[in-house]
Amino acid sequence: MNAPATGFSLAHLKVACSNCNLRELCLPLGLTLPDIEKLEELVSTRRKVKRGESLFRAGDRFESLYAVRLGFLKSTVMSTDGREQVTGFHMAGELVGMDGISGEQHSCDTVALEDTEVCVIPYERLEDVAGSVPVLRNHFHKVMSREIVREHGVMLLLGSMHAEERLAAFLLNLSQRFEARGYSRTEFVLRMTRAEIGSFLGLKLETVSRVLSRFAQEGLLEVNQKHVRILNADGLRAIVSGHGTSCESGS
Amino acid sequence: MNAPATGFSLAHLKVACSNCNLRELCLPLGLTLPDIEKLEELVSTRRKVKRGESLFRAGDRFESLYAVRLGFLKSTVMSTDGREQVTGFHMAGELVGMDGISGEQHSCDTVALEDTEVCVIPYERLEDVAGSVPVLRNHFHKVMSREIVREHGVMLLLGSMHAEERLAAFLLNLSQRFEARGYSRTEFVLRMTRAEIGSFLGLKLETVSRVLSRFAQEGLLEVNQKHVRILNADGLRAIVSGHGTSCESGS
DNA sequence: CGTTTCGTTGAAGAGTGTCAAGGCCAGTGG
DNA sequence: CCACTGGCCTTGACACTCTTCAACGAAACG
Repeated sequence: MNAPATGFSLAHLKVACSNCNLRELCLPLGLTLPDIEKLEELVSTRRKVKRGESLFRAGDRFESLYAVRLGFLKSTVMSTDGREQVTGFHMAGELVGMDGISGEQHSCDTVALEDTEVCVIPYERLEDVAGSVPVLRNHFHKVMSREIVREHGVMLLLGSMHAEERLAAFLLNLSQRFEARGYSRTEFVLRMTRAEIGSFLGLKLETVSRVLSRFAQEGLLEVNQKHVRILNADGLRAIVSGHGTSCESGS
Repeated sequence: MNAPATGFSLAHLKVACSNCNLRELCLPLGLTLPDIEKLEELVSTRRKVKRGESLFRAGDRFESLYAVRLGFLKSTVMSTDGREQVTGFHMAGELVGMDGISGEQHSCDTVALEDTEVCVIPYERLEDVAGSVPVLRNHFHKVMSREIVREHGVMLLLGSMHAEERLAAFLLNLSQRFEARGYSRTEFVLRMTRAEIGSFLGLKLETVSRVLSRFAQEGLLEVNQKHVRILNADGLRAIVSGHGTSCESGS
């Protein structure tokens, strides 16, 4: 917005991890100054992705990981017969593209749901730096492991929860992630459509809509299109944990 | 079987990765001899886990990864309210325990479904070796990435497939993994119960049983309790890909 | 050989999906 | 500024898949 992107939205800007306000989310604590310098050499470019455009697609040659600076993205996988599944939503401070490491190419699509900016991390260089900076190497492993654990949670959700529980868990998860980034945990905008929420949660968009309406009717939320305000977080938590009515306080 | 396990099923046996017949599954190609020596120093012990016992549990302090030498395991996560979800089944040549890296402790239970033997890989030492052996570091990253991609596939399955499609995909996946290990791809034994299959696939055990019976009735399989013989793999593939009837050949 | 775990099958019911119609909102062009 | 358009969301009625509950049979284990 403030500076026009060059050509194919590749902005060759000087990166300064040391000044980045996402430091706590993105990097390990206790990096020494020389370590940070190696890192800044590694993360040399940024890239802007406009809403609707893709950061990478399944089949693209894998070259880099991406750290989200600002914006919002989704990742999707597609089956041979064309079914699409949203595997995750990504926001500032998160690392995307790790699916590509295993093969020579990406196995999912990652698309910006709003205008987005990422730090480009050339993977070959990351491998090198990981060899010489133990703290960073360990941090990288933790990030990948966290992704595995996150996906375990999604499997639990998809495999054993009802529509209401899935939605409640989803909203609480978003709430928590917004809060961690300094935004309100009770009031936020859903950057994705009902269909995308549904795909992620293994539901149809109509079901998502219905459940949101039901939550609103029960006083748990206020919903106004993409705008959501959580009125009773404990109520949502109760729903996630086995369907306790509202506050587990009586009835 | 051949040698009695010491005390707590901790067998201090000399490990020889260079002779291990799982080399192709477990290790990167092109390791130099000195690299392999470092590796064998790293993987110094084995551990036996009897059927029904757990390799580790959620909450256990994370110390090691494990490479399955022989046997069969399942991993499960549990929600706060007690719902259990099987997140994966593991067989020879696969690496388990990566969930533990992100925190200081494991986040899932991993239990042997038949008598199992694993190579213990102390994680701190792995971190060190990963620093000095680039090929191994890269391989390790690929293994973690592959796990992420695998879970994407499970999410696709859980989020967008019907019971028949899930089961067909599951059987084909098992078939392929058995084949990669030199076993028959058409005839094998299910080491897990119907309930465990159901948990993994987000179905109830009755549904699993019914669908298996239906497959058998349609001539796709022979099922005899845990013993399965695949008669028409293409038929199963057709089911996974959008429900083509048997062979896509007519009706 | 009894006990327990596991698997199969049926009938009824709940939870989502499907189909369809209509409303809301932002962006566009007159 | 207003009408128009298309995408997104909401809501209802109905269909269908899967679950639930229950009974029984088969295999595994001590």
